[in-house]
Amino acid sequence: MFKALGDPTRLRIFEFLRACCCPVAVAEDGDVRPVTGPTVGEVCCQVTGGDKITSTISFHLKELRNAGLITMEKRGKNMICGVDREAVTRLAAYLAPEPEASSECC
Amino acid sequence: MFKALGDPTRLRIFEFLRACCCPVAVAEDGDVRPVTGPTVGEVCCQVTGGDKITSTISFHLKELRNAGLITMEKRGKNMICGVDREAVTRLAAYLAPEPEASSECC
DNA sequence: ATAACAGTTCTATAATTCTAGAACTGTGTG
DNA sequence: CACACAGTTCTAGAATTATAGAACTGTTAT
Repeated sequence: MFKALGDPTRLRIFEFLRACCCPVAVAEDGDVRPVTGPTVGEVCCQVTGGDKITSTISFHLKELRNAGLITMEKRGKNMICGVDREAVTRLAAYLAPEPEASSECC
Repeated sequence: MFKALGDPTRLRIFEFLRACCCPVAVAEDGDVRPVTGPTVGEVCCQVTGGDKITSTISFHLKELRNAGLITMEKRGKNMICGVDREAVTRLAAYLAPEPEASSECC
Protein backbone atom coordinates (compact mmCIF):
# COMPACT_ATOMS: atom_id res chain seq x y z
CA MET A 1 0.00 0.00 0.00
CA PHE A 2 2.79 2.43 0.81
CA LYS A 3 4.41 1.69 -2.49
CA ALA A 4 1.14 2.27 -4.28
CA LEU A 5 0.68 5.65 -2.59
CA GLY A 6 4.32 6.50 -3.16
CA ASP A 7 3.86 7.43 -6.79
CA PRO A 8 2.76 11.05 -7.33
CA THR A 9 0.26 10.20 -10.04
CA ARG A 10 -1.31 7.49 -7.94
CA LEU A 11 -1.47 9.72 -4.89
CA ARG A 12 -3.36 12.29 -6.96
CA ILE A 13 -5.76 9.62 -8.14
CA PHE A 14 -6.21 8.46 -4.57
CA GLU A 15 -6.89 11.98 -3.30
CA PHE A 16 -9.33 12.64 -6.10
CA LEU A 17 -11.20 9.44 -5.33
CA ARG A 18 -11.27 10.22 -1.64
CA ALA A 19 -12.72 13.62 -2.37
CA CYS A 20 -15.45 12.59 -4.74
CA CYS A 21 -16.40 8.97 -4.39
CA CYS A 22 -19.11 7.73 -2.13
CA PRO A 23 -19.51 4.34 -0.49
CA VAL A 24 -22.65 2.27 -0.54
CA ALA A 25 -25.53 4.28 0.81
CA VAL A 26 -28.85 3.18 2.23
CA ALA A 27 -31.75 5.53 1.72
CA GLU A 28 -34.46 6.14 4.34
CA ASP A 29 -36.76 3.69 2.64
CA GLY A 30 -34.13 0.99 3.00
CA ASP A 31 -33.23 1.11 -0.62
CA VAL A 32 -29.58 0.31 -1.14
CA ARG A 33 -27.97 2.61 -3.61
CA PRO A 34 -24.81 1.28 -5.16
CA VAL A 35 -21.45 2.92 -4.81
CA THR A 36 -21.12 6.13 -6.71
CA GLY A 37 -17.88 7.53 -7.96
CA PRO A 38 -16.03 8.68 -11.01
CA THR A 39 -15.41 6.56 -14.04
CA VAL A 40 -11.94 5.77 -15.29
CA GLY A 41 -12.37 8.44 -17.91
CA GLU A 42 -13.30 11.04 -15.31
CA VAL A 43 -10.30 10.11 -13.20
CA CYS A 44 -8.19 10.45 -16.30
CA CYS A 45 -9.60 13.90 -17.11
CA GLN A 46 -9.16 15.12 -13.58
CA VAL A 47 -5.68 13.79 -13.00
CA THR A 48 -4.08 14.51 -16.34
CA GLY A 49 -5.87 17.79 -16.88
CA GLY A 50 -7.53 16.84 -20.13
CA ASP A 51 -4.87 14.83 -21.86
CA LYS A 52 -6.36 11.44 -22.28
CA ILE A 53 -3.71 8.81 -21.78
CA THR A 54 -6.10 6.22 -20.48
CA SER A 55 -3.57 3.44 -20.63
CA THR A 56 -1.35 5.09 -18.04
CA ILE A 57 -4.26 5.82 -15.72
CA SER A 58 -5.52 2.30 -16.17
CA PHE A 59 -2.11 1.04 -15.17
CA HIS A 60 -2.06 3.12 -11.99
CA LEU A 61 -5.62 2.21 -11.10
CA LYS A 62 -4.65 -1.42 -11.35
CA GLU A 63 -1.76 -0.85 -8.98
CA LEU A 64 -4.03 0.85 -6.48
CA ARG A 65 -6.55 -1.92 -6.80
CA ASN A 66 -3.92 -4.64 -6.40
CA ALA A 67 -2.73 -2.87 -3.27
CA GLY A 68 -6.28 -3.06 -1.98
CA LEU A 69 -6.71 0.68 -1.67
CA ILE A 70 -9.47 1.17 -4.19
CA THR A 71 -12.38 -0.73 -5.61
CA MET A 72 -13.67 -0.82 -9.14
CA GLU A 73 -17.06 -1.95 -10.22
CA LYS A 74 -18.41 -2.44 -13.68
CA ARG A 75 -21.50 -0.43 -14.47
CA GLY A 76 -22.62 -0.84 -18.01
CA LYS A 77 -19.99 0.59 -20.28
CA ASN A 78 -18.08 2.22 -17.45
CA MET A 79 -16.00 1.33 -14.44
CA ILE A 80 -16.91 3.15 -11.25
CA CYS A 81 -13.95 3.81 -8.94
CA GLY A 82 -13.99 4.27 -5.22
CA VAL A 83 -11.61 4.06 -2.30
CA ASP A 84 -11.68 1.14 0.07
CA ARG A 85 -12.13 3.20 3.22
CA GLU A 86 -11.75 0.23 5.49
CA ALA A 87 -8.34 -0.56 4.05
CA VAL A 88 -7.29 3.04 4.46
CA THR A 89 -8.43 2.98 8.07
CA ARG A 90 -6.40 -0.16 8.68
CA LEU A 91 -3.36 1.47 7.15
CA ALA A 92 -3.81 4.51 9.36
CA ALA A 93 -4.12 2.25 12.39
CA TYR A 94 -0.86 0.57 11.47
CA LEU A 95 0.87 3.94 11.59
CA ALA A 96 -0.86 5.16 14.73
CA PRO A 97 -1.39 2.12 16.93
CA GLU A 98 -3.33 2.45 20.14
CA PRO A 99 -0.99 3.65 22.90
CA GLU A 100 -1.73 0.65 25.11
CA ALA A 101 -0.69 -1.69 22.32
CA SER A 102 2.93 -0.57 22.31
CA SER A 103 5.38 -1.96 24.81
CA GLU A 104 7.58 0.04 27.12
CA CYS A 105 11.03 0.55 25.80
CA CYS A 106 12.97 2.42 28.49
CA MET B 1 6.79 9.51 3.05
CA PHE B 2 4.71 6.89 1.31
CA LYS B 3 7.43 6.35 -1.22
CA ALA B 4 9.98 5.99 1.56
CA LEU B 5 7.88 3.36 3.31
CA GLY B 6 7.13 1.66 0.02
CA ASP B 7 10.47 -0.09 -0.19
CA PRO B 8 10.59 -3.43 1.68
CA THR B 9 14.04 -2.83 3.11
CA ARG B 10 13.09 0.59 4.35
CA LEU B 11 9.86 -0.67 5.85
CA ARG B 12 11.86 -3.23 7.80
CA ILE B 13 14.21 -0.56 9.02
CA PHE B 14 11.26 1.57 10.00
CA GLU B 15 9.59 -1.24 11.90
CA PHE B 16 12.81 -2.11 13.66
CA LEU B 17 13.29 1.49 14.73
CA ARG B 18 9.72 1.75 15.91
CA ALA B 19 10.18 -1.35 18.02
CA CYS B 20 13.43 -0.45 19.67
CA CYS B 21 14.10 3.25 19.65
CA CYS B 22 13.08 5.58 22.38
CA PRO B 23 12.30 9.28 22.22
CA VAL B 24 13.67 11.89 24.54
CA ALA B 25 12.82 10.95 28.10
CA VAL B 26 12.67 13.06 31.22
CA ALA B 27 13.51 11.26 34.46
CA GLU B 28 11.67 11.94 37.74
CA ASP B 29 14.45 14.26 38.87
CA GLY B 30 13.90 16.36 35.75
CA ASP B 31 17.03 15.11 34.10
CA VAL B 32 16.61 14.97 30.35
CA ARG B 33 18.00 11.80 28.88
CA PRO B 34 18.80 12.01 25.22
CA VAL B 35 17.17 9.87 22.59
CA THR B 36 18.25 6.27 22.68
CA GLY B 37 18.17 3.97 19.75
CA PRO B 38 20.22 1.69 17.58
CA THR B 39 23.28 2.77 15.69
CA VAL B 40 23.51 2.47 11.93
CA GLY B 41 25.59 -0.65 12.42
CA GLU B 42 22.95 -2.22 14.63
CA VAL B 43 20.24 -1.41 12.11
CA CYS B 44 22.42 -2.98 9.48
CA CYS B 45 22.95 -6.16 11.52
CA GLN B 46 19.28 -6.46 12.34
CA VAL B 47 17.93 -5.78 8.88
CA THR B 48 20.40 -7.66 6.75
CA GLY B 49 20.82 -10.53 9.16
CA GLY B 50 24.53 -10.16 9.66
CA ASP B 51 25.71 -9.27 6.18
CA LYS B 52 27.22 -5.89 6.52
CA ILE B 53 26.45 -3.82 3.47
CA THR B 54 26.51 -0.53 5.31
CA SER B 55 26.38 1.53 2.17
CA THR B 56 22.97 0.18 1.22
CA ILE B 57 21.58 0.71 4.70
CA SER B 58 23.06 4.18 4.78
CA PHE B 59 21.30 4.92 1.50
CA HIS B 60 17.96 3.79 2.86
CA LEU B 61 18.40 5.62 6.13
CA LYS B 62 19.04 8.78 4.18
CA GLU B 63 15.84 8.27 2.22
CA LEU B 64 13.87 7.79 5.42
CA ARG B 65 15.49 10.85 6.93
CA ASN B 66 14.85 12.97 3.84
CA ALA B 67 11.23 11.90 4.01
CA GLY B 68 11.15 13.15 7.59
CA LEU B 69 10.25 9.80 9.06
CA ILE B 70 13.35 9.22 11.14
CA THR B 71 15.93 11.25 12.99
CA MET B 72 19.63 10.64 13.26
CA GLU B 73 21.89 12.13 15.84
CA LYS B 74 25.62 11.94 16.10
CA ARG B 75 26.89 10.48 19.33
CA GLY B 76 30.64 10.20 19.36
CA LYS B 77 31.68 7.72 16.75
CA ASN B 78 28.14 6.52 16.11
CA MET B 79 24.85 7.71 14.70
CA ILE B 80 21.81 7.03 16.84
CA CYS B 81 18.64 6.39 14.85
CA GLY B 82 15.08 6.95 15.94
CA VAL B 83 11.67 7.45 14.40
CA ASP B 84 10.04 10.85 14.25
CA ARG B 85 6.85 9.85 15.99
CA GLU B 86 5.22 13.17 15.40
CA ALA B 87 5.69 12.84 11.66
CA VAL B 88 4.26 9.33 11.76
CA THR B 89 1.27 10.60 13.67
CA ARG B 90 0.69 13.30 11.10
CA LEU B 91 0.87 10.74 8.33
CA ALA B 92 -1.66 8.56 10.11
CA ALA B 93 -3.92 11.56 10.53
CA TYR B 94 -3.72 12.24 6.82
CA LEU B 95 -5.03 8.76 6.14
CA ALA B 96 -7.68 8.81 8.85
CA PRO B 97 -8.91 12.38 9.09
CA GLU B 98 -11.40 13.36 11.74
CA PRO B 99 -14.92 12.57 10.51
CA GLU B 100 -16.08 16.17 10.99
CA ALA B 101 -13.30 17.38 8.73
CA SER B 102 -14.61 15.61 5.65
CA SER B 103 -17.41 17.07 3.60
CA GLU B 104 -20.63 15.37 2.67
CA CYS B 105 -20.58 13.77 -0.73
CA CYS B 106 -24.04 12.33 -1.28
C1' DA C 1 -24.28 -5.89 -38.17
C1' DT C 2 -21.67 -1.77 -37.91
C1' DA C 3 -20.01 1.82 -35.44
C1' DA C 4 -18.72 4.51 -31.51
C1' DC C 5 -17.20 4.41 -26.97
C1' DA C 6 -14.84 2.92 -22.36
C1' DG C 7 -11.18 0.45 -20.62
C1' DT C 8 -7.66 -3.04 -20.62
C1' DT C 9 -3.59 -5.35 -22.15
C1' DC C 10 0.55 -5.51 -24.89
C1' DT C 11 4.91 -3.59 -26.37
C1' DA C 12 9.01 -0.98 -26.30
C1' DT C 13 11.35 2.79 -24.52
C1' DA C 14 12.56 6.02 -20.98
C1' DA C 15 13.35 6.99 -16.36
C1' DT C 16 13.98 5.91 -11.81
C1' DT C 17 15.70 3.34 -8.09
C1' DC C 18 18.25 -0.30 -5.71
C1' DT C 19 22.56 -2.63 -4.78
C1' DA C 20 27.18 -3.24 -3.37
C1' DG C 21 32.02 -2.43 -3.89
C1' DA C 22 35.62 1.29 -3.46
C1' DA C 23 37.16 5.43 -1.87
C1' DC C 24 36.54 9.02 1.46
C1' DT C 25 35.50 11.67 6.18
C1' DG C 26 35.48 12.10 10.74
C1' DT C 27 36.15 10.13 15.63
C1' DG C 28 38.36 7.85 19.28
C1' DT C 29 42.42 4.86 20.78
C1' DG C 30 47.12 2.74 21.42
C1' DC D 1 50.99 10.12 14.78
C1' DA D 2 49.21 5.95 13.05
C1' DC D 3 45.53 2.95 13.20
C1' DA D 4 41.08 0.90 13.61
C1' DC D 5 36.36 1.91 13.48
C1' DA D 6 31.57 3.89 12.06
C1' DG D 7 29.27 5.93 8.39
C1' DT D 8 28.87 8.52 4.18
C1' DT D 9 29.51 9.42 -0.59
C1' DC D 10 30.81 7.98 -5.17
C1' DT D 11 30.36 4.92 -9.05
C1' DA D 12 28.67 1.50 -12.10
C1' DG D 13 25.61 -1.87 -13.20
C1' DA D 14 21.23 -4.40 -12.38
C1' DA D 15 16.51 -4.33 -11.66
C1' DT D 16 12.27 -2.31 -11.30
C1' DT D 17 8.78 0.86 -12.68
C1' DA D 18 6.46 4.56 -15.46
C1' DT D 19 4.95 6.20 -19.94
C1' DA D 20 2.33 6.27 -24.05
C1' DG D 21 1.11 4.41 -28.46
C1' DA D 22 -1.20 0.33 -30.74
C1' DA D 23 -4.00 -3.42 -30.67
C1' DC D 24 -7.66 -5.75 -28.29
C1' DT D 25 -12.27 -6.76 -25.44
C1' DG D 26 -16.64 -5.82 -24.23
C1' DT D 27 -20.83 -2.72 -24.18
C1' DT D 28 -24.34 0.32 -25.98
C1' DA D 29 -26.57 2.71 -29.77
C1' DT D 30 -27.88 3.25 -34.75
